Amino acid sequence: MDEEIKKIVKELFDIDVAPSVSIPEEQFGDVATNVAMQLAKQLGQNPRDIADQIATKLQNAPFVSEVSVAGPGFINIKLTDASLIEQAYSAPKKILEGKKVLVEYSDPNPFKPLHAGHLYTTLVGDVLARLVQNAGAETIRLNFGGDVGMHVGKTMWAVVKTLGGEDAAAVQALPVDTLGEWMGARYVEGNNAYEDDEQAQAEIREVNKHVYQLHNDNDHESTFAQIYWYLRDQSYEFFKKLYTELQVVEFDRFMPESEVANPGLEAVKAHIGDVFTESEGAVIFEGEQYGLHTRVFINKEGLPTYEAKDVGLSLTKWNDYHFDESIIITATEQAQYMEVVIKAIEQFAPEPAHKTRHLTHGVVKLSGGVKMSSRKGNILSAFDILQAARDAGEISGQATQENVMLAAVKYALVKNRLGGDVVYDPKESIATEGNSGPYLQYAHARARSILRKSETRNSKLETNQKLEHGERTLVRKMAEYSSAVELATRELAPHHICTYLYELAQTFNRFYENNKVIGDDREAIRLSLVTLYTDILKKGLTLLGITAPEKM
RNA sequence: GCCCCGGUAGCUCAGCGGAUUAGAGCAAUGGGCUUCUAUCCCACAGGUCGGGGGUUCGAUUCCCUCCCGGGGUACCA
Repeated sequence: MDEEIKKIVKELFDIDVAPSVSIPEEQFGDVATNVAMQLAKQLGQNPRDIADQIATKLQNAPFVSEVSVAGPGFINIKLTDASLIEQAYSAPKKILEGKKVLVEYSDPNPFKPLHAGHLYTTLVGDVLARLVQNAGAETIRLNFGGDVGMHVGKTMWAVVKTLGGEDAAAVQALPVDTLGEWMGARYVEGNNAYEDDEQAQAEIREVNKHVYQLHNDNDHESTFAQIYWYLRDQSYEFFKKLYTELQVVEFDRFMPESEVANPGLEAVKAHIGDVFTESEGAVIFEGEQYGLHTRVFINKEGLPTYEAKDVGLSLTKWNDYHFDESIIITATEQAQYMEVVIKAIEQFAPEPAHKTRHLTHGVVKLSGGVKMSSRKGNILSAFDILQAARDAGEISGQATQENVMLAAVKYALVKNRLGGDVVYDPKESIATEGNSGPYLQYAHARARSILRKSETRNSKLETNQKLEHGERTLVRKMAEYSSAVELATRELAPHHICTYLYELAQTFNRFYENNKVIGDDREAIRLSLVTLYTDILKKGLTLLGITAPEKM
């Protein structure tokens, strides 16, 4: 459509425009454009006159059935049924065909509790990766994680203290299914001690160094190393179990910090003087020159901070994949931090820096305002969210099926625009009424049951088929699928898919209410529409990582 | 202090340069099942789009400023 308008404007006025087109309310037409207003100033003409000229030309376009000019110069276009049908059957454009795209998300830290935020990035990241893959990109899913660093020092310090010494056998004897919580509790102890007790702080710093040393020496033998590797492996097992439970696509690669710490350290050291500077015994990047914060990349102990590790991560990604685009999604609290890191990298490796896109998401809160204290360690965990959804399902009736529970959680977390905080309401998320995952699942199951019951043979709709009003409304909505997916992909904004699918399901449910399928004169035609609808709904849900059940 | 993100109906959120009624859902009120799954649908109600300026033919949308909430601001991640 916009191509056609562009062509006409070029012919009429010899101007290149990117016309903004939108989908108006159905009563006005199928497509609307305000291109006449865009041009009015440039041409020094009345927008209404410009609109009339364009409208006249547009009238002759093959896919247009009616054109009208409204208000100050809006052009409302009604499309032919044939073009709507064709559009409804068309797949989204492969806008990333031939591109190699890295998507980094989830990023849980071994030795630390898995909080609700990890669940959020895991699910949103999974959808983002599905979107870029669906758009034709060679997609590589990466998972970064801190298996070295201060938090590990804190946990390991408390572990040794709790065990009353370096006792590998004692750690291995701990019950495996509660080991995650056990480590979480140790992290909290270590963290509190670090803040309150200078003696402990010094000890923790030593433990931290010890952990780095262990990696450099490739030490798997010492008792300390045995404890470390056991807990690290168990952490990763635990994460993998969660991913399986969540039914997210498998990661292509885990990139623990220990792997990228040294490359990062070396890169930073190699650029002391031209990019980084030494200050108070540390190595910093003076972000202030660029209106950003100044940050420490190597601390005075000579250890890489998270900054240097992120440098190492970026360079490793670049060297190993030579990507066209690298997407990273983390919490908003890292937004300005990441800007500094990328700016620093840009100074000596501009290409990967320019091709990196950092997305951020807000905090997940449980509605009802449960008080959380990170100090006590009663943070909202990933499992709390899942359990809250299950519990809410129990209340409203039969035991919640796992795939409905997942649909509820995934949809609730993805339906909001990225950036703001999410208030998770378990009851609302699991309800089959309202804008929820289960509503869409039910909408799918309901439509599928029509197809099961009909004995008429079902075929693709002919484009020359004349549509009745209710049918046309449904087709018109189905025709929007591709542009919704393209928009979500281009903007890396998965919530657009949710908004669209919900509108689609509502449109269908209205159609279902007013139009009989089985036994109607138009059964064959309507069956084709229902088939197309269930296909689109299922494809959309699949992009969200949500199952489309046959029955509910 | 400076910087980033947010503030749209009672609640949770879409919309982020356009008109004709600023849209949904939940909650509230009133309807619709002998009929393809009523886990659904319909109706009605609910808004100085945080305040104030500005740009524009036109601002919830762009710019400035202030207020409120969250986050960041050198050796945590």
